[in-house]
Amino acid sequence: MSQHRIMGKPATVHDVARVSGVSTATVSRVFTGKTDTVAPKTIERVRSAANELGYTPSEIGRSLRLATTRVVVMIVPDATNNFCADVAASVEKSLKAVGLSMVLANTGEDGDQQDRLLTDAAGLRPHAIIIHGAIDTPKLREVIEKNRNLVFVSRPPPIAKAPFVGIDNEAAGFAVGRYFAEHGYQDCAVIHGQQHYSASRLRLKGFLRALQESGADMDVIRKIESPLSMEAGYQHGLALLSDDKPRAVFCHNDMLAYGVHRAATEKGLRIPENLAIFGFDDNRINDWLAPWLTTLKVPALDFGPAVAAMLDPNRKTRKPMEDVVLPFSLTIRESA
Amino acid sequence: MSQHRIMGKPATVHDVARVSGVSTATVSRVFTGKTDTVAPKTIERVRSAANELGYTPSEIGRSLRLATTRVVVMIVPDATNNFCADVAASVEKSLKAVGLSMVLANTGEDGDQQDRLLTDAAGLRPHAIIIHGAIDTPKLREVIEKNRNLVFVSRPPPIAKAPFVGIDNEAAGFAVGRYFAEHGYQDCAVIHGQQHYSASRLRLKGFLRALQESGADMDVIRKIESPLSMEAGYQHGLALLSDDKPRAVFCHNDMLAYGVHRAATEKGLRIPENLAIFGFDDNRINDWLAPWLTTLKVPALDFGPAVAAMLDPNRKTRKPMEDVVLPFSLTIRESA
DNA sequence: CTTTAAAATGTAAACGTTGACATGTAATTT
DNA sequence: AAATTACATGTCAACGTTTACATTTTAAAG
Repeated sequence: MSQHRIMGKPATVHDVARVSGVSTATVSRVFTGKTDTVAPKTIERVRSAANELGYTPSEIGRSLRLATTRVVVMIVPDATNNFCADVAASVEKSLKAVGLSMVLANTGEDGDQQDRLLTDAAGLRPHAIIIHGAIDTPKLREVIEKNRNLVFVSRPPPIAKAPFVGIDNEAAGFAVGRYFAEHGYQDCAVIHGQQHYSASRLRLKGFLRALQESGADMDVIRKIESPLSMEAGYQHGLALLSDDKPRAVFCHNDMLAYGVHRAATEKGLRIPENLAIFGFDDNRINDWLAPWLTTLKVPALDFGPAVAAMLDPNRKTRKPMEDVVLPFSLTIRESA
Repeated sequence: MSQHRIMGKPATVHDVARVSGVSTATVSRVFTGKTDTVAPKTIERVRSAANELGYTPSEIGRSLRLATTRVVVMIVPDATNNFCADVAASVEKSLKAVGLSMVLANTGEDGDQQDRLLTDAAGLRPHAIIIHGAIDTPKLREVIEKNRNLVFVSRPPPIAKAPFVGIDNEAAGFAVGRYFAEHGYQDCAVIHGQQHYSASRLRLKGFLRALQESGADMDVIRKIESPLSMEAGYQHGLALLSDDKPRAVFCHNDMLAYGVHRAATEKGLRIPENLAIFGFDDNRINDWLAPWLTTLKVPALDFGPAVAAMLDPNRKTRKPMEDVVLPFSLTIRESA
């Protein structure tokens, strides 16, 4: 691998053709693996010329010619959230395994930002768009209508025309509700995400239904709509523990639960004796840093394979992608 | 925005030209903002035609023509690590602000994987490659030589020919060492990353130098090379606390510290009375979940602006990028 | 009403790649 | 030895954009 072009423009298929004394078509054949129609010695010559020139085929030229990209855009609410990060990492790994690159972008839970990202994404002509935690906007619905390769993760699509990968949020909410009922958490509160997030809506719905169906006299003394952050959990936790004094709180993600926990410990409450905190997601870090957190485990690392299977460019079938509903479970941690 | 082409190929500049009755050049002018040479009414016609067709300029065609991409590849060791996630999110946000998209890829701290990613990245003809936590391999050095737009984050480049954004690792290690000396942590241990990571090498070097220069009879009773994970911290922690029983441990990142902490609490030790644990990075989550952790704070969220300033496509100057050394600080947490 | 300058728009080539098709060469059959 | 086949390679157009340059239209000046 010599220094032919230390810093000039990258070598092209033409350069390689010239150096190896063949045509560009042959070079292309070598690099696209159509090696059954090219002589072994020619392959060798092309390979070594390419090596010498430091040639790597341009995805740009390739994409233009083939009218397809190997890029997938993943839109996430907040990649610094542990759960999001795990899902994104899992997806990236699985996509790479089928030859796709992932461009990642954060919406910060902002609908306008999401819409802007959707527009930008279109410019890249991506192989697909994965949207984790979609926010229901007109633009989103428009994109669903127009786009064949759009996958929803975690939060189901507002209209059932695009595939979904995630858990059954309503059933999950129901499971938490049943747990509350079984443990006699009569007076309870719930801190949930904004109701235009489908997942939050469904979790709340399932939760309330479970309480109702339990027969017991369960009372949700406070339903709080909140950003899904530690800071918000802390603030709402402080208010909640001063005013309503619930026996248990259902937080719609673990970050909220961390915040409530801090508020609770500052108030001198013991978990779970005085206050049961129920989270959602079960971030991997919980085993290490939150041994007090009972939560609903979502298998973050299983998202990648499911998504990649849908988007695999080598997929033979032409039929539309089908939803993947992953299993959830309860992680009960009662130690202090 | 009507439904002209519900799901066909995306509209092109030619389609827009045809519908609006102008030439492709004019359409291009409108979309590249060269609006001073095109009549207002024409702009309007083009805009509405584009709207009607749902036209978004193709970055592919654009990139091919201009021989530049608006894509930046960011290679990280592990995006599920809190610190990495924060840095990546910060970088993504800042890049987007200057019109760049970020493709993210994980090496999993694997040199071969890193090298593969570097090759793949080249195919995308990215505007730049950002490498967080580089591993010193021959391929890496080759890429440094050939590539003008390569930025090192957190871990400095093995040869000083590429710009770096991060803290002064040796000074940081020194600061920790001095803290140990001041607190009389005579018998101490250090769990560090592999020595072919420049940052780990420098942190260790600074740390040892501080101990030596302190004059006190500081004794590093154990130096452990380890993966930078919670699991590894736990395992090494258990071994360390059984065998060597140090008064203090310096962990080269917070994840290690979490693991050691768990080992320590399982052994019934009190932090920091019986064992002082010193971390590195100061993940944002510490304030909420690790109030016991004294650590060296690296300003993760300041990385993005620094990197983006280097890579801004609108940057006027042609001169090479200069290193950005960010300030660090100690975060002392002594509560239990 | 010309002439000239300024403004608006059009023409066409190039960017790097691939694949259908054409051409050339060597091996096999008649 | 001619005809046929199989294999190896080459030619060239197309993908969607942008821009230098050419051309047309409009406005200003004479």
